Amino acid sequence: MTLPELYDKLFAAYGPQHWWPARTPFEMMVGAVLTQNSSWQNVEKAIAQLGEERLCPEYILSAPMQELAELIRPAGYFNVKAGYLKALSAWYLAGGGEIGAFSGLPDARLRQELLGVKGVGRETCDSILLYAFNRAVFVIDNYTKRITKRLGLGLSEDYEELRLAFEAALPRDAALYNEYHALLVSHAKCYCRKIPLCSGCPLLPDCPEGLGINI
DNA sequence: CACCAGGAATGTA
DNA sequence: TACATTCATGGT
Repeated sequence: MTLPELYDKLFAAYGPQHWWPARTPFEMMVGAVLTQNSSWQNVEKAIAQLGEERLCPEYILSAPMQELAELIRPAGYFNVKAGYLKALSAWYLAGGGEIGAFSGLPDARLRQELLGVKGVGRETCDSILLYAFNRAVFVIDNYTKRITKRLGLGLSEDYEELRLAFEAALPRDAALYNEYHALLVSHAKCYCRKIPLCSGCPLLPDCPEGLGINI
């Protein structure tokens, strides 16, 4: 099975995912940090506690560490992530404080800058590039590695190599990458790791034939 | 009770 | 480069 074929099967099974669930690009970036090794359900609580009023780089930078950490407590790792959010906010404000201010930067340059921000690793970086900046960068996460590995597609498990493999196999299209990554996550959430196939999956009663992936 | 969730930084060999 | 440890809440 090719990567375009996998996409077609996922899309036919799960439909459009409407990612990223955020009201603004900055909220998306905050969510990307908060969801690191944490459930999205807990992140939603943290974002709700932050509230629309404080979901801006100005507040996050000016807030006392303890206050900010307390607000994002439900997301877990709140002390570390509070520092990460401050670093990200400082970078964003220094760059102009709005998405458009970065439009002159090539993808590779923007990627380099983001990776230099404390708390922004490869996955968070590429998520932000794709879902906040709308750049055509494919996001690799553990789900993507596990699913492609189980399918026996013969692809690398190295983050960078796998990302390039996806980008080489698909049209350079941010909307496509957006949907594809979201579909992989949805399928991973659907699958129950206790059983070999997707029977009983809360999102899909029976996994599409040929897509019974053991994660 | 254990296990994990839309990871990253830091330290060691 | 390749692992190990730390960070921490809440659902199952």
